[in-house]
Amino acid sequence: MHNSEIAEEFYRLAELLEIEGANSFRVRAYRNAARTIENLGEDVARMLARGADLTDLPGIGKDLAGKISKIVNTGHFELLEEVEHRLPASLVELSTIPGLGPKRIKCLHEELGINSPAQLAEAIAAGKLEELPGFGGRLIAKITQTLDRHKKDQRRVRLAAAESLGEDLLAFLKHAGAVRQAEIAGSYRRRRDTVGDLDIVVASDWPAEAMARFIAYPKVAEVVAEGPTRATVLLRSGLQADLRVVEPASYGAALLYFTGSKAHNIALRGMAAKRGLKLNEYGVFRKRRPLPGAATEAEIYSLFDLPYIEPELREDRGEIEAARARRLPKLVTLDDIRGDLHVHTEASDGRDTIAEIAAAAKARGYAYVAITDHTHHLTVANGLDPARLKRQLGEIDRLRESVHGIHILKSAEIDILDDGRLDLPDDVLKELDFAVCAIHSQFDLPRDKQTARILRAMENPYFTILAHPTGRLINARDAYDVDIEQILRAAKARGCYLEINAQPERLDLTDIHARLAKEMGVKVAISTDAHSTAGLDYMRYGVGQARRGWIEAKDVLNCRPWTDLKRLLARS
DNA sequence: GCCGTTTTCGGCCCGACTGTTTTCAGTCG
Repeated sequence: MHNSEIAEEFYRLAELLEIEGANSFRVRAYRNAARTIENLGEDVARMLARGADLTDLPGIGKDLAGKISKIVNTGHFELLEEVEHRLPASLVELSTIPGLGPKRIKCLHEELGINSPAQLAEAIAAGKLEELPGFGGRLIAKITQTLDRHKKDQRRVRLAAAESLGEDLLAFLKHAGAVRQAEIAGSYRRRRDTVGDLDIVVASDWPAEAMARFIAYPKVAEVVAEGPTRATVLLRSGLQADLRVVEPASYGAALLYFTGSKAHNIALRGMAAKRGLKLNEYGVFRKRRPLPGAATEAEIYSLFDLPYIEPELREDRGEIEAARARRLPKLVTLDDIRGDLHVHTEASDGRDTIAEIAAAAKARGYAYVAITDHTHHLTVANGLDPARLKRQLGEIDRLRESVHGIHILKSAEIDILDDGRLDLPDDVLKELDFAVCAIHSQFDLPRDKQTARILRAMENPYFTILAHPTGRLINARDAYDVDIEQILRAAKARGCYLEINAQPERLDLTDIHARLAKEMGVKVAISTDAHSTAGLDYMRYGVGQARRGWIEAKDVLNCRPWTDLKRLLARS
């Protein structure tokens, strides 16, 4: 069983225990443990195998360590099974419906025997809910609406989609005279790969006007909640947007609060409490008196003797401890990027010519760009066979004569075949500056076979970078089952690298795997996989994901000048 | 159920909004 599955079971248990009315701190303890497990880079099973002590992990004590090792060893989670014996597991689905928390779910279950969204819909249709205490007409109407909409997708949206929706709304807000400062906080600001809703923080001396402006945004489909300082709307796209208006003096505290993550905030508030202080969205307080010098996020951190912590790090994954020890990473920025190592042209499935790509890369201030068209196994992408690739290499030679100020690198995105061989013979591979290698077929191999396939490919001395290492497409296709840790170990031993693919629907390596790569000393390439000149702009998403993985410029291949890079790409 | 420079017990983040209530519980972030 893998970390995400174990975490999932702990989350389910917490949910069910909460419905049963268990001690809320015990419930929280299970949730904290779930979060710790899903944030681990290394498989917990492997940690146990090498004799690691799980109680060293935050939020995991003797009891939970025992439970986890039993789950790993037996595949069974006894406590969860016991609870699911008492309560139907499907109750967990009800908790995803807004307005239904543990208390009301318990009431539905005990009074009406409702255990699932479908049963809930039936009971509403039969008019049974109105008899229950705490279920008024408006709540029932809201639930009905959600149940109707539930069939429609209300998943988290990809960061790029949230960006176009959010920046438009933000620009609209900033046009109002009453809005002094405004920013999109939340997971958007932390650059998570997906965003559940837009959390917007506004500083204003006239909150009512700022609020009115928000509600008046033309793309608002529905006002879900509205108070004097806080409102929630549903945009026509289906994405939810929350607005919070504060006085300018509270802007830093509000931004900190609404950027989260929740876990980061809780950790900060715990620190505040230990110093006899209180931190909330309005500022830092001793007793009821606001402390001066808490107007910005940086000032608030410094009140706790911490340096500024970048939003991408605020996940309570050790950043507070690192800040305290003055060991925060100096995160890579878009400005550090000196080139793009994965770009397609019209020769395979891209849109533009090599010359156009080179000019666009140069315009972005890059020192180099690699041409990486698909190879012939990927026929759907018009992949290049050795003869066509050789012609392309000749074209690059000619362009190198005429195009100055940027190095055009010879490469290809080479298919890793089903048996782990590469899709080009060695005598062609040796003509390339380096090789980007990737899986585009047989996604559903079992974990050991898929891993062995990639390891075999890496044995080829011309293999340089593993592109989109898990093959996931966010909201469309799951990652293939592969042991990234083992691949990283092999990459370290053989001098290979892994890619952080900047396409908004890919973004793999994920943040957690990127951090694991860094910890294991494997450098990464942040590459756009662009299929047009415009696609080069996806770099910012890749950089965001890298930053979430604690990656610094020194960890990134394409932050190096070409002479350095050349040395790193050469395998002995 | 976890945790500890207020340490082995007694804490555990905190405030806004809704709806149903008639002073507040439940939910949410």
